[in-house]
Amino acid sequence: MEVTIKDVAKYAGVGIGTVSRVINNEKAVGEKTRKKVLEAMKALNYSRNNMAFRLRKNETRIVALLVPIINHPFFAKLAYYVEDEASKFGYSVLLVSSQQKVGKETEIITKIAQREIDGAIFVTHFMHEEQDLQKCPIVSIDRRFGDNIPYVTSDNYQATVNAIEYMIERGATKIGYIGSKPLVSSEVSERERAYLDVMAKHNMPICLVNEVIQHEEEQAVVQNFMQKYADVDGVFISGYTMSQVFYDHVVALGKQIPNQLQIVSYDGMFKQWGSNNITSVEQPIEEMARKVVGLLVDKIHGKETALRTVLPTKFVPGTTTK
Amino acid sequence: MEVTIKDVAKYAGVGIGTVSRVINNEKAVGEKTRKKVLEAMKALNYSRNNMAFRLRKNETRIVALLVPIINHPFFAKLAYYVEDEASKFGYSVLLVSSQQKVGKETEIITKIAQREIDGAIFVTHFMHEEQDLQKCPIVSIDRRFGDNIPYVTSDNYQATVNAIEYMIERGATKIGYIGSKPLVSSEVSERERAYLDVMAKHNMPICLVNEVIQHEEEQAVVQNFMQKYADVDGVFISGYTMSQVFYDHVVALGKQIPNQLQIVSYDGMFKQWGSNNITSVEQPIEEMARKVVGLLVDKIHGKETALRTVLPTKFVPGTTTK
DNA sequence: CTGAAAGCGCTTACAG
DNA sequence: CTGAAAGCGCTTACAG
Repeated sequence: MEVTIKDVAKYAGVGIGTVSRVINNEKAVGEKTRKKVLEAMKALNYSRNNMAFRLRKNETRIVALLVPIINHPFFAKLAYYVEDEASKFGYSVLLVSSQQKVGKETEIITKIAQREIDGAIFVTHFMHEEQDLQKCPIVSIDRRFGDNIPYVTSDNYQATVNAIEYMIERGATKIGYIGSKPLVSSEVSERERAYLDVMAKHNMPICLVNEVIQHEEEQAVVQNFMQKYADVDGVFISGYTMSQVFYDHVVALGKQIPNQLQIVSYDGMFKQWGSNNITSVEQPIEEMARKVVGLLVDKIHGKETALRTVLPTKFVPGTTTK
Repeated sequence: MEVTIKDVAKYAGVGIGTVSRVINNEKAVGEKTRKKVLEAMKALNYSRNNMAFRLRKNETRIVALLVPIINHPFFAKLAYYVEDEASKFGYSVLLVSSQQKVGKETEIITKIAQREIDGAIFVTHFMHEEQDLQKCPIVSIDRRFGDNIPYVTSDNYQATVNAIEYMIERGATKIGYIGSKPLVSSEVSERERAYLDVMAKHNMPICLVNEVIQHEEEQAVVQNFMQKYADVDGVFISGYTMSQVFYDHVVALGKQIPNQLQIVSYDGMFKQWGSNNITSVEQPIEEMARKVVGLLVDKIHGKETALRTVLPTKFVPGTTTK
């Protein structure tokens, strides 16, 4: 039914190896022969069966991208750039939402073992130093899990220090921190460490929420925080969703932003329109995506890569700081 | 290097066909033999090479989902459910953002021809009745393109009629319509038709924007509209992003919602938190996703399917109507 | 420069 | 119930 290399060979009156050579653009083919084959291919409307090709080459040219949830500006943007970069290397990308279930991770490991994909990018994970994980071509963002999984991150610590100092310079005297504690070892924890260090340095009180926050619990967390620390005049928020929820909440509370209360968020700027642009530390999503794809491709091809790559953030003043 | 079916056969002391039979859980295998093979598989840590499997079966078990842009609540949700449903049928999904470029569509057609994927779901498209398109296992949402591409849609016409009548019942006398004209034949056009019909029936003036609106032009469109039709007391908006932009704009203008101005949006409810819940016509995204996957799987397997499937929307009153 | 053959790792009639 | 063999559609040494 489908036209194969054999049909083309017969039509062109040449051997099947020769057809393969012109398909793959090898030089060692006579000009006349090449022409004949090309014509045959066009006449028969041939296109290569990549299943066969890949079996021979033992590469699927597919990688998976595992994100916690796709309906989130950070991950959506990341997915876009990952796909764009991957396609430059000839890879397609399988997008998987983990929805915080560990099952998806093992699914991906299985897919690698079964040669359905060549490797994967884990933006989140529960698993740790499992044997089978460490051997797979896997790379990550922010998460450190084991010495064999290279990852890309942003300068969480310094950026947070700078952001908090920024509020202090503008008069903040009681600064809070709201963030979700990562379930696993993650560079995101550096943000909390930075907060604590700055508070210590300035002898300021600790007003901290840093529990494990599930999706859709944000509202309650924020409410709690503002009840407990009603008089904060500055808040650092780790994460986009939380910052949106927080902003809506304190506005509803009648707080004057930024005069009564300054806000800085890690990951804030995703709205193109609107007036409430939260001052934020912007991660270089595009660069992170491209870098992480590069790492993965290197790893798939057995090259050595750096374990940790740090990319610089950008501080973007908005309307929530003085 | 990798352990193959041959290694397992040798280890278990059986033929390779027998190993294949136990892998595929065929009954015609002796209990003892099965056990031996199972043990060998475990001992060698065997997993099947699906590239070979698929070449044999001539199916990739991969489908593509083409969306205009992934960073949008509607498409993100859709992607999630499509993936979920597809995995039930044993399919993985390749997510592709078209970013409004026709190139991505031809890329997908090529991938089908090259047997990289078995089929695709187009949520948008530019191409029309091209030969090669019509023959491929492709299904769609909202878009009609040709008699061989089944699609799923929601009851755009009736839902819009109901939504507008809803505002009229609540006192609206001058109602506007804002929507982006689809570039191709789409069920979305039914919304405009419904608007015009209702206006005609009630002898009300037409206040319409229905041009082709590019991404990030929303702000300008909204501004224009409100300048031209400053005194509307009701607006029907087609699309989530536009409704958000519109809402922010009229609030900034000082309009009292809903007393001075009522708003209903097609696709509105994606914010879990926050106070400005726009009254909206909610599409059954999950059902649409599952249905469209079902159609695709049927089409891949050569079954006949309905050309058009209409799923019911839900009207969700929010704070923007009386 | 070119063809015939082996082989990638599977499945599946075909015999027995 | 089970093994040996053919074949899925390619690529790639190996000869010539």
